[in-house]
Amino acid sequence: MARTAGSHSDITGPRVLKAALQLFARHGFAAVSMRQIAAQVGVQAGALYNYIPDKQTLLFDLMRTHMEELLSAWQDEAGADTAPARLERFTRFHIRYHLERPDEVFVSYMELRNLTPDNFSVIEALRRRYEDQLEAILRDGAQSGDFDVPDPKVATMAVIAMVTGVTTWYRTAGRLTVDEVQEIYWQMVRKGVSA
Amino acid sequence: MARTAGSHSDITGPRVLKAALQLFARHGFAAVSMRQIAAQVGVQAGALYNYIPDKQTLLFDLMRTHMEELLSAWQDEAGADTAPARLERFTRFHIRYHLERPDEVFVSYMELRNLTPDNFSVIEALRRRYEDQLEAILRDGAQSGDFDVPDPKVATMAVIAMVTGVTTWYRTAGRLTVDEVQEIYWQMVRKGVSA
DNA sequence: GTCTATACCTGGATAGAC
DNA sequence: GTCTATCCAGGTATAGAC
Repeated sequence: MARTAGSHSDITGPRVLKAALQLFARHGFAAVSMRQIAAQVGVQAGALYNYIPDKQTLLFDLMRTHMEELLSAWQDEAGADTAPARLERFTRFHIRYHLERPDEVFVSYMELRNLTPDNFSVIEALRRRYEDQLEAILRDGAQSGDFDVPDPKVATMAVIAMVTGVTTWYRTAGRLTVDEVQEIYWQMVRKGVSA
Repeated sequence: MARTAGSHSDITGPRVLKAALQLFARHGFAAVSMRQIAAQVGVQAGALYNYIPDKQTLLFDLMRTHMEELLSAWQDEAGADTAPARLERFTRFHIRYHLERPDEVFVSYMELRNLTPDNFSVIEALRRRYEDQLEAILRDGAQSGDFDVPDPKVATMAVIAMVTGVTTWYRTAGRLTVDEVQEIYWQMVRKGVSA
C-alpha cells in the first residue's frame, strides 16, 4: 500500500495510547494535559485528535481494554478442578498478570472517579465479573468443606485487595522474584481461607 | 472577646479543611478547583487564602494530620502483650479507625502522586512508621513460633493491603456491622499468618 | 497526518475596597 | 475577614494550511 511520506497512523495510534497510559499512571488523569501526551509521542497536541475523540474516551478505552484482556486471560487459564486448585491458580495468575502490567492496573484502579457515569458503569461491570470468578471459587470450596469462609463476598474482597496490593511495593530490581512472591502470597491465601 | 460582625475565622478555617477533604476524596485533588472548595464553604475563592497558603499545602496538611493522628491513636491502643494478641488488636484497630474516616484514608492513599517531592517524603516516612508497627508484631510472632511468616516485610504489606481494602466496599447501611467485619478479617489474618 | 494558530474556558493566586 | 475584580498561565478542542 502506497502511503504519504508523513503518514504514521498505524504506529502513532498505539503510541498515543501507551504514552497516555504511562503519564496517567505516573501523575494521574486529571493532572496530565493533552500537550504532555503529545510531547511524549513527539507530535503537536492537535494531532492527537486524529486517534482519539477526546480525553475522557482515551481514559475509558485504556481501562476497558485492560479489564477485557484481564477477563479473557483468566478464561484461558481457568479450568475445571477442585476449589483449592482453582484458588491457587487464581492467586498466582492474578499476581503475575498484575505485576506484568503495573501501569494498566494502577490507572484502572485509581481513575474510576474520573470516568463519566456511563463509562464508570461499564468498567464496574467488568470488574465485578472478574471478582465473581474468585467468589465462585470460594463458595465452591466453602460448600465442599475445603475452606472455612463464613462470608464469601467479604473473603473475596479481602483476597483481591491482598493480592492486588503487591503492585504497590513490588519492584523487579528487588530481592524477590515473581515466583517467590506468588509462593508467599499463595501460602497466606491458602491458610487464610483454610478449614 | 469582642469580634467584628463578619469575623468567623475560628469556624471558617476548619470548614475549609473539611470541604477540601470531602471534595478531594470524591473527585481527586487535581480535579477539584479552589472555587469549588470556596463554594462548598460558602465564601469566595479569594477568602480561602486567609486560611491556607496554597492548594498544595492544603493537601499536605490534610494528609500529615491524618497520618499523625493515626500513629498517635495506635500508640494509645498498643500495649505489651503476646504477638497474637497484639496482632488482633492491630487488625481490629486498623479496620475500625479506617472505616470511621473514609475520606481521610482515601485522600492519604490516592493523592500521594500529587504531593511535591519534599511533602511526599514526609508522608511516606509517617506511613512507613505505621507499617513498621505491624512488621514488628509479625517478626516477634515469627521468632516466638506463634506465626509462620517466611518474609515479615511481604506479610506486612499483604496484611495492610487486605485490611485497608475494607474501605473500598464497606457501607454503613450494608448488611454487616463493623464488629462483624472486624471479626471476619481477624480470622483471615489470624489463619493467614498461623504456624 | 501533522502542523500552526487560535478560540474559548477555567485554573491558582493576588490586590485593594469595604 | 470577605468581597469584587483581575492577572496570567494553562487547559481542551477545533480550523485550515500544507
